[in-house]
Amino acid sequence: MVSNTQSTHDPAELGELERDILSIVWRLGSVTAEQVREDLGRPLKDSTIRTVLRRLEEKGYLTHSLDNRTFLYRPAESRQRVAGRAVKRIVDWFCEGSVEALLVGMVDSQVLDRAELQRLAARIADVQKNLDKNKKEAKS
Amino acid sequence: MVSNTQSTHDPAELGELERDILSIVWRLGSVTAEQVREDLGRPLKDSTIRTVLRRLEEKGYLTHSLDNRTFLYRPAESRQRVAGRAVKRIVDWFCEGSVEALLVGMVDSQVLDRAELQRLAARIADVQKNLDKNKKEAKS
DNA sequence: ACCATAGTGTTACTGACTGTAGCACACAAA
DNA sequence: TTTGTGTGCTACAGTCAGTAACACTATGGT
Repeated sequence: MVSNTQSTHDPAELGELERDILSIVWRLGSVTAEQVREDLGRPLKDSTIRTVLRRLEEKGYLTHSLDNRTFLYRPAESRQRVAGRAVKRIVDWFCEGSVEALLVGMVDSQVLDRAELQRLAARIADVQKNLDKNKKEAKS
Repeated sequence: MVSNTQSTHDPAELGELERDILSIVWRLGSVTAEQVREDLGRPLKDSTIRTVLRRLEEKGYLTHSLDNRTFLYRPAESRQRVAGRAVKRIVDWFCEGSVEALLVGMVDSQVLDRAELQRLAARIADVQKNLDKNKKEAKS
C-alpha cells in the first residue's frame, strides 16, 4: 500500500547553503543574520543570508525572536532530533522500517566498523540508563 | 574545517517516483520497464518509466543487461548498502560524525523506543557474530 | 515483401526548489 | 533631518524531477 504522504520537513532536502547555515545556527545557538554571514566563509550579501534564514524558518528548522528589532534566530529542534527523523525516513524508504537491516547495511557499506559497533553497543546501554533516569526525574 | 566535497551518489536526493521505482527493482530483483509500470500503481506512460530507469542507471543505482533486446534492470547495490551511505551522510551533516549522537537523537525523536534499543543491542551482537563468520569464510 | 508490434534513443516541457540578490521601507541615533 | 541598520517583498537563473511525445529499429506473422 505505502500511500504515505507525510509532509514533515526533511533535512535531506535542504540545499548545501541551507545546511551550512543551519549548522551554524546549531553550533552558535542563537545568531543574527550578520553573525551567520561572518561565520560562514563565503562572500554572500546579507540579503542572501536572510533569505535562507527565512526559508529555514518557513521549513520549520528555525524560530526567531526580536532582540530590539534585530532578528535572533534559534534552532527549532536539536540537530540530533532532526537527524533522527531523517534517518527514520531513510529507514522507511530503503529498509522497510527495519533498523536492523539498516545496521547491517551500515556495516556492509563501511559506515560502521566492528569497533564502532562495539562502542555502539556500550552506548546503547548508556542511553537506556539515561532514559530510565530521565523518566524517573520527569515523573514527579 | 570540514571541507568535504564528496560526490558519491546520494539516495536522499532522489525524487519520489525515482525512489518508488528503485524500491520496485530492489523488491523484484530484475525487471523490465513494463513490469515496473505494472507493479507501480500510477498511470504513467512507459516512456516515463524508462526515463526514470535510465536516470537511475546514470546515477549509479541500477544496471541493465539485454534480454533479447529488452532491457533488464537490476540493482547496482543492495538497498541496505545505499541506505547505509545515506545515513552516513546524515550523520556527517547533522551529527558531526557521531553515531552515538544520532542514536540519542533517534531515541529522542521517538524513532527508536527503548524496546527497539534493546532489540538493537541484541542485533548488534548478531551482526558482530556474522561479521566474524563471514570474515573467516571469505578469507580462503 | 510488408505491416504491426514492442522496445529503444532522443528530446523537451513544466513546475519546484535553491542560490543569489536588489530595492523600498521603517525606525533609531546623531 | 540625515544616515545607518535591519526587515519585507520580489525576482531571476540554474538544476532537477516528473512527465511524455516522437522517431527509429528489429521481429514475427501473413
